[in-house]
Amino acid sequence: MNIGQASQASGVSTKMIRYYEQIGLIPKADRRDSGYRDYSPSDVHMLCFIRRARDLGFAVSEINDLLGLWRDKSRHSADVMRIAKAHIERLQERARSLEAMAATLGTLVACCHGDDRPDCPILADLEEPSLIDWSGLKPSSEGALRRQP
Amino acid sequence: MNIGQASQASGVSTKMIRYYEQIGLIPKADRRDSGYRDYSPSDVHMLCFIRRARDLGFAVSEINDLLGLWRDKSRHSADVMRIAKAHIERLQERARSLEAMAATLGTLVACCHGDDRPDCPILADLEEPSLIDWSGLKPSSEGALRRQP
DNA sequence: TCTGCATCTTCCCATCGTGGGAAGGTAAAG
DNA sequence: CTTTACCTTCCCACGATGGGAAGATGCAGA
Repeated sequence: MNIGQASQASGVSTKMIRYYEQIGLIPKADRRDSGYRDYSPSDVHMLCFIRRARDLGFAVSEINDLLGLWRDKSRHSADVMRIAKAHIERLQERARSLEAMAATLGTLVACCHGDDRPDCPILADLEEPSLIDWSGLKPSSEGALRRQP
Repeated sequence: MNIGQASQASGVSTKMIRYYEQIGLIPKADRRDSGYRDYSPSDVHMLCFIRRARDLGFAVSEINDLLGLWRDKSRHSADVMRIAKAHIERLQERARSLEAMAATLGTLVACCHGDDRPDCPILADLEEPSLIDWSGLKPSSEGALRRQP
């Protein structure tokens, strides 16, 4: 199976398949005499696993852990559950952070008449806060979205 | 005012101040004879504006628009409101996407006994979906977090 | 004045996951 | 045999941020 077919079957782009190979997330693919990568059904299986984990927002490093457990037939399901639960926590925290941003901005929008006049509470408050208490929001915006350092 | 002091006063790191200058988000700072950048209180004002907009999750390109309106004394508040509302929509959509991921993963976790046994519905479903309907989740994970291309 | 330290300057590199594209080789169909 | 569709590797870009090196400058104390 060519990389393009593996891509179609798994929903992972060819660029990403090569990238995952390069960073060692997946083992080096077999090569044909031509140099073309050759994928087996079980390789595609693994790519599907990866794609679904990505769809759930797992980082590649976390998927690496999950793949290890996936391959380890003597794994403890508790280990998987721990990773999953921790990930749920992070997802929810990021969602909360986004909602807080939206709510804050909503407050400003509610105060803006939104017409032809130049007077605008949104800009005014960004300039010099009077409506909004920024103390709870400080963690620098997408900082709550970026992985913490 | 040195860049370090402007940084402290505004809460924007020196690295970021130079970066914002480099990409043209803020005008080139005045220089002293020494070559040191020199910031006025109104520069710091602008940096504060930027930081707060970042705290609200605005992308730098959006902040560019907001700064334009901020400086345009004849702006229409409706323009600002439109940008803000669109941003709220995006924030909420990303939050929803994250919550959907968390909920999906929660379903899997709820089915996992989480003990010493190797049997694990989480991995099983990543491998070969049986519990989860992935159709609503497909927009590739953080794709919902990343800016759409 | 000299010394040391803090701060500034520019420049390059890394992150993370993804896409774009060029230059060149191969497979398969017409 | 020609065309086309695919494959290969390699480099570059994004967005926003941080790290660090090498060298210049500012300021305070001896």
